[in-house]
Amino acid sequence: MNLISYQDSRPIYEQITEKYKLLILKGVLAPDEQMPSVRKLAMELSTNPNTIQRAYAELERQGFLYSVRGRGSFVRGDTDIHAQKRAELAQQLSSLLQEAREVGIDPAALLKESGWLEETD
Amino acid sequence: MNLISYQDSRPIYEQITEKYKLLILKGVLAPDEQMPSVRKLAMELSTNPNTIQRAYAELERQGFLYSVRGRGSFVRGDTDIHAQKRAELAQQLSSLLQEAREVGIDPAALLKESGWLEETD
Amino acid sequence: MNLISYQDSRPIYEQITEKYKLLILKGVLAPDEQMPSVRKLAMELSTNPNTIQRAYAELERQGFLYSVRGRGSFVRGDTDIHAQKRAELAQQLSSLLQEAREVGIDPAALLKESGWLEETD
Amino acid sequence: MNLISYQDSRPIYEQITEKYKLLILKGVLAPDEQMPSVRKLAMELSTNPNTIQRAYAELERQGFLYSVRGRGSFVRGDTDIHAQKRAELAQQLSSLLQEAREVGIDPAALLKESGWLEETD
DNA sequence: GTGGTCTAGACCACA
DNA sequence: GTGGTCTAGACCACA
Repeated sequence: MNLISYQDSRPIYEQITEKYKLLILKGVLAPDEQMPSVRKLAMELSTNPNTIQRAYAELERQGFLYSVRGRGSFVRGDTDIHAQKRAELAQQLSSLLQEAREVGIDPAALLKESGWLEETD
Repeated sequence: MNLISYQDSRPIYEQITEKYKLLILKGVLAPDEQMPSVRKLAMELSTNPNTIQRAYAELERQGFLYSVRGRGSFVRGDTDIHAQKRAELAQQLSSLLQEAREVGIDPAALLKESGWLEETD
Repeated sequence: MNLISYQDSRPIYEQITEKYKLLILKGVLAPDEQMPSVRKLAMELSTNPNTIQRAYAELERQGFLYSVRGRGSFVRGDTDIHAQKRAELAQQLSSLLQEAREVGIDPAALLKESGWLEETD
Repeated sequence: MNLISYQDSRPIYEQITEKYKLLILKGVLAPDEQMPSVRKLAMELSTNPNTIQRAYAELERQGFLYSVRGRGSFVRGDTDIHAQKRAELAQQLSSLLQEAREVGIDPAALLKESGWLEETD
């Protein structure tokens, strides 16, 4: 599993954060499942433990993980991660269509081009 | 016209680039209209001429400006910048849709939440 | 009785310590009542005996327990643990009040917001 | 100004974060005032720039600062930091009085001991 | 073994 | 000059 790309302009810790957010949202990682340890994942991705630490800290802050000193890091279950993600996407969608309108592009046409409209009809 | 905000996390040169892209796409700046000189704009925004230079270079690279040595920079006739922008937005929209699908969120519901569904009916 | 939560950020030994402090202060555990043995409690909570040991040591240090070699640990008669707890809470309350004042927040309004003013009238 | 104490059990970055939060809430630091640079403050406190970086990142995340690459870090003005702090204090107050009640201590008496009651009468 | 904090120091983008 | 990211490696508390 190639989690990170050095071509990607985003920092490594952010790439890792995003990948794991997706894995958790998709349900690939189950609630209370144990994450790889900071050191182990650092070895696997040939990166520094500090970088993994930062990614995990961010995931914890956003409610995707909880970590227990001396035991490990675990996938959080209960939270409303999905609602959170949904609001985020709705927000992005809204500003995207807003921008289209500003430069005189018809949002509906744009939606059709993206293959969105089948969904909404 | 307050083009830049220091509260904004994006670098200043990028803020300027984006603002001018929008102005050109909206038609506020007409084709072949002359841009303010680097020095003048730097003064106006009380920023460094290097920063303006960089923004103009980026705008030129993306096809929004052309520069004439000894005379200044000018807005390009809207050859295909609209098509370009349209493609860009369609692309972003498509990957948003993709991401929603991956985490099991119904795109149609998302559209409704953004208050845009009326547009597409 | 679920004494510990792995979601909780505090170390396990501290969670156990706090739970038992409350149980003793509330009078759920009577003076001179025998505590479960270290090994037994460790089994019940499926945790490490070292961890329980540490919690008991802390409870003893704070005057909530006393241990008899070869017999076990017992709840201390509530000599002054209530006075102690009371002083502790008063202290915390006082510094809270202090902090509110420092940043210009009216303590009385704060009390009202917490839904506690009825108590003090 | 002695911002940090090695006696304090809290990590250094957290001590710094808290100190600056207070300074900003009290109005000692005015909106848009420039913070000392990461490197300079690190020298002053004889600590590592990374540690300061972390404190500033936390302050930024909580809405107390904004930082501009190449220019520096600045005190944020607009936000509702006070409302935020107020909610936080109200919450702490509430759970403190709740705890008192649980162990059979009269909250009103406690308030009086802390010198709180003059405020509410 | 686990995660959390910190130092020392490099290199980058940006102004 | 400024902040942001990262490596290498130490030491701590905890289980």
